[in-house]
Amino acid sequence: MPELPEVETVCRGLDRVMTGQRFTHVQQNRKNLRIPFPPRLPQKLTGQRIIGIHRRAKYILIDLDNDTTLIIHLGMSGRMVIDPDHTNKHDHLVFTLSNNNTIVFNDPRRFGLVDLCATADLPHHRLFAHLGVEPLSRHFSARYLADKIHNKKTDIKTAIMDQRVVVGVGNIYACDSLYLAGISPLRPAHKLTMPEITRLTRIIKQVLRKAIAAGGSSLRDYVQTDGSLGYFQHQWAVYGKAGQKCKGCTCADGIQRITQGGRSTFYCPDRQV
DNA sequence: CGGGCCACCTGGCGGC
DNA sequence: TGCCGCCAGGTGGCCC
Repeated sequence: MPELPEVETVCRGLDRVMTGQRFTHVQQNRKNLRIPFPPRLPQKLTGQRIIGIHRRAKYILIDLDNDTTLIIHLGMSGRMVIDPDHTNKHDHLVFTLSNNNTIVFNDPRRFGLVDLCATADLPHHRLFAHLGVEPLSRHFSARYLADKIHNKKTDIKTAIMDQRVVVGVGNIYACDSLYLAGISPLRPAHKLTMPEITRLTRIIKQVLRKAIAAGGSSLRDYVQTDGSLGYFQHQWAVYGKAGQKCKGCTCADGIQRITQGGRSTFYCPDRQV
């Protein structure tokens, strides 16, 4: 479920409850998610103080005061929930903190993952070494994107979802960004003009920033009433709207749903050329 | 190495 | 009510 804005909002919620606290108890309910849990994870975490929470791509990074970082990826269905009961079927990891909060990592599909890494070694971790630039950083510029895609034969939608190019842009924000930029998702990446690349770069940043702002403003302290951190209602421009007219559209058949690289793409053939 | 495709899982939904 | 097929927002790995 989560793309960059959701993960960013989850991080801000976690920061509120976790930073400065110690793990007083850690309960692990199975041996693996997408990859095995690190050996003796509960023992390694218990007693450690959390000194900060960050995000890189769609990874949550929890820095501990022994120069270790706890890495959490939410996959498709992962959630972090403040839940003293932690009796849900897919509560895989239960953290008890020194402020008596109970934080649960719940993930029905188990596409998420958890790992531990020396903080200084994070850039070389196998999950991070190949990652492209952060879309909200100044490194993600039109010139950078042009350089990355000028010889790419794949379609532009697949290209902007490629985490080696730019991180954090998932299926929903790829669809919406291309719609707002007026660029067809089917266009070969290397055929985009420089003005189009400039427009797309700017719109990706804008779309992600707006979504993060929406998360911040729609949640009190980033917590839902059910205790889940960071998720919020959002309006998409085209995502999931097959058959509906996009805003002010003149086309006959409305928003189309097609498949690209095995994923659903939603777009308006009239507005996106 | 680039690109295409698959696998990893469970749950929710619509249709019959 | 129940069963079935289809769909889901991510990503690493494999094969050509």
